[in-house]
Amino acid sequence: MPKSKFETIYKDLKQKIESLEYPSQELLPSENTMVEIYGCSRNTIRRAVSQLVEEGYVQSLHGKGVRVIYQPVNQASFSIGGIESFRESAARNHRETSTRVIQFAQITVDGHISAKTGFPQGSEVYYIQRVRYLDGRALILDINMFLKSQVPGLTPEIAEKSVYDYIEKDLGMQIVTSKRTMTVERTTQVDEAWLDLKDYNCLAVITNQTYNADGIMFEYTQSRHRPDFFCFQDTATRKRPL
Amino acid sequence: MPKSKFETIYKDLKQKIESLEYPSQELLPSENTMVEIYGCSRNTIRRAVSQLVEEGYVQSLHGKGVRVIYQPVNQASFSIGGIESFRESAARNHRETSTRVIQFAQITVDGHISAKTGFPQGSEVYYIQRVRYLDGRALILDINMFLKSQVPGLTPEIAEKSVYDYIEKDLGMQIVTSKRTMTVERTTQVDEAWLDLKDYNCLAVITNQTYNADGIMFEYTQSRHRPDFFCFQDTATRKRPL
DNA sequence: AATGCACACTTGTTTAAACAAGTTTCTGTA
DNA sequence: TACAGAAACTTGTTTAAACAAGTGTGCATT
Repeated sequence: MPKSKFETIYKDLKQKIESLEYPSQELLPSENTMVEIYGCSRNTIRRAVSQLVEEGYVQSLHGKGVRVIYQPVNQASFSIGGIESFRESAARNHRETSTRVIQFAQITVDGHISAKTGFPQGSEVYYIQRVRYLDGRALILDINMFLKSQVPGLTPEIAEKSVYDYIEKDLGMQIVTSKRTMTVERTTQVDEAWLDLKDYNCLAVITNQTYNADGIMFEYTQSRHRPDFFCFQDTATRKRPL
Repeated sequence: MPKSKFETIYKDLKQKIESLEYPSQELLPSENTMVEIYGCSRNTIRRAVSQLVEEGYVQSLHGKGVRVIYQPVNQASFSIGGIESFRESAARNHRETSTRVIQFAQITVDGHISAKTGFPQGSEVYYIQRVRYLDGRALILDINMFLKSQVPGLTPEIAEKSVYDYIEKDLGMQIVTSKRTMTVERTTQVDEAWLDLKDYNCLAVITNQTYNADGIMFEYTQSRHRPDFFCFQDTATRKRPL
């Protein structure tokens, strides 16, 4: 349940847009109208709407109104958005999944790893490699590093299920911000050993740095996806140059 | 020049963070302190800061303060962020560029193209294929479609220089929102014919749908990048599941 | 009929204030 | 000294109000 008013309104509007109650190319009710509808102040409405603008659901036109530009996406492949765990993504895409832990170790961050991951030199981390199966096919290779001081007590058994569940439910830690980088890289021997690659010689690679509510980067992850089951979506807004 | 107060403050803070005047892991001055510094209301400060939160520059910690989590990126490759033209990206990455138009046509959108691009069936569009050279190497193949009614008078000469300059400066149209999809696709015969592919058999593909200030989608673009010169960056925030 | 202008809309920016809730610090009591 | 609690911070949410600026309508004058 959303605790704040603006979030309730945001979700209501989002649902109405997705269900085409507010169809594409139409204008939303004006801010003052929505103030009447939801019984709140104009600022609260504006906050809800601005979130929809950020997500590319609507576009506000000065003096005219707020136009819906949402279009349902054709989810042919495994799509990614926001911060979510493998299991959450899979559920959203209605797919059967399983996970196999192929390496579980504890290492100390040296200079080389520190430069690559951003973990402070000398920190203790869990190093995990996992193969992700969708509908029986090995499609994703995950390489995780979790800061031991922030995620204590990690075991291969937890890694087999869901590390995020453990972090959020058992440890009660809040995940907040994630910085991502998307690249395309050559397949490695490890990729070839564990993944169903067909004849692809490249993989889509997403690198994650995840921060908790204390502002500490506790996770570094590299997810290596087979190209035909990978899709990444995003919305951007134009800033005037200079 | 930024016209609004919050934008001025946002840029000032951003600059101070990038120049490490506000170093990583430190807290920003408190909201009330910044109210004193900038001589404005707390709301205006909060709006500036919230933009930095969205961009992953800072993270706000309830009851504690706002922590800087900015880290300068190592720009080894051609990185992409926000909505910007090829020329703008290239300039930001300090690279020499040129463009070659290999196809320029006017077509009518049929059912198949409509489903793929989102243009209404029957609309007239310019269809352009361009090869982008960085430091003399053919690295990117751009396939553009521009709605003729919104971008009239397009010529191969303009396509050779900068379509965005033409749209913004000559036509005076404002570019606002862009929806992007990132995938990895097999190379095609066209790719092989025009790009320096080495032995890659995949390309990083960014698909764009761009909207103007009237809320009309006027551009559909597919940019096909050679993997080793491609990098896409992003920041996400976690929403509580459900 | 055509032009121009006022008016009624729309969203955009900024301020001020009050209260809620989380974290830190200090202080007084046991 | 140790602990509890109050006080003084921090950010988070919401309201109300005023004004700016862009868009469209309609009326009145020419």
